[in-house]
Amino acid sequence: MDTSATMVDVEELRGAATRTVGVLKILANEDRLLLLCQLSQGERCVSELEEQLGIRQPTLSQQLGVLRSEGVVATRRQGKNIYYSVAEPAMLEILALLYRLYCPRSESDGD
Amino acid sequence: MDTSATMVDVEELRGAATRTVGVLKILANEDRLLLLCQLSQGERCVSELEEQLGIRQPTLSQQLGVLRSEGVVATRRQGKNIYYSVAEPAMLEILALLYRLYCPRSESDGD
DNA sequence: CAAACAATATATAAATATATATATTGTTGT
DNA sequence: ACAACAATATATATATTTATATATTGTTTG
Repeated sequence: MDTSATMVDVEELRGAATRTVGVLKILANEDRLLLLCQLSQGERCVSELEEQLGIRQPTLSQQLGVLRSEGVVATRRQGKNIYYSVAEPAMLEILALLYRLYCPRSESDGD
Repeated sequence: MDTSATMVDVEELRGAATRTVGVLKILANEDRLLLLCQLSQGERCVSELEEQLGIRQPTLSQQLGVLRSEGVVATRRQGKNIYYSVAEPAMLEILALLYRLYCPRSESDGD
């Protein structure tokens, strides 16, 4: 048996896969993806997100809760409103790539 | 109300999100991610994947079935073995980014 | 054609995730 | 302090995914 450095060892690969899948699961939900998409454009409060994305409040709250507990968004309270923003730079990189690959530039957008 | 071009309209955004989430769901499973990772390095047959990743045969077959039905892998039969490879260039781009972001280069690897 | 083996398919129990309704907490302005 | 409103929390039915056991299909070689 060859336990030397011919390939990345399986355990290490598994570890990386577990971490990566954690991130991917966060993104693999339409509401959360839309939320992160919108937040990648800049900070938004919940009522803005509700209006801009057409996601109803309880769903919004549940999914923002997921994003908070996973630490991918930061929150800031201002008066009655809580403003959300993307806290993970890596997440922004992934969103940017996904946008480039799958988001149609509506009409002419200087491709 | 302003229905003009101030922002990407919600329906179009939803459509893109639905498609993108479809891709992300494929990736958001540890076994499938490992499979695609390995396949991104080049064509492999099932028994090779089983040995290299330590995934048991039925799981392997089930998850390769998902990848096949989603059209992200291509297959080629050679004798008793079926060789798999990644069929979607976009998938390779995503895998490359994920690798860069989350896969630890073991030991020195010229960063 | 039959044995041996590689791969695929099916079935189902268990675990997760999602949608939706309803209740609670926290902040502001009077 | 209380009314009004923004946000969060909880509960649960439904749907989707995953793990695991078992059966079937297909190919090669004698």
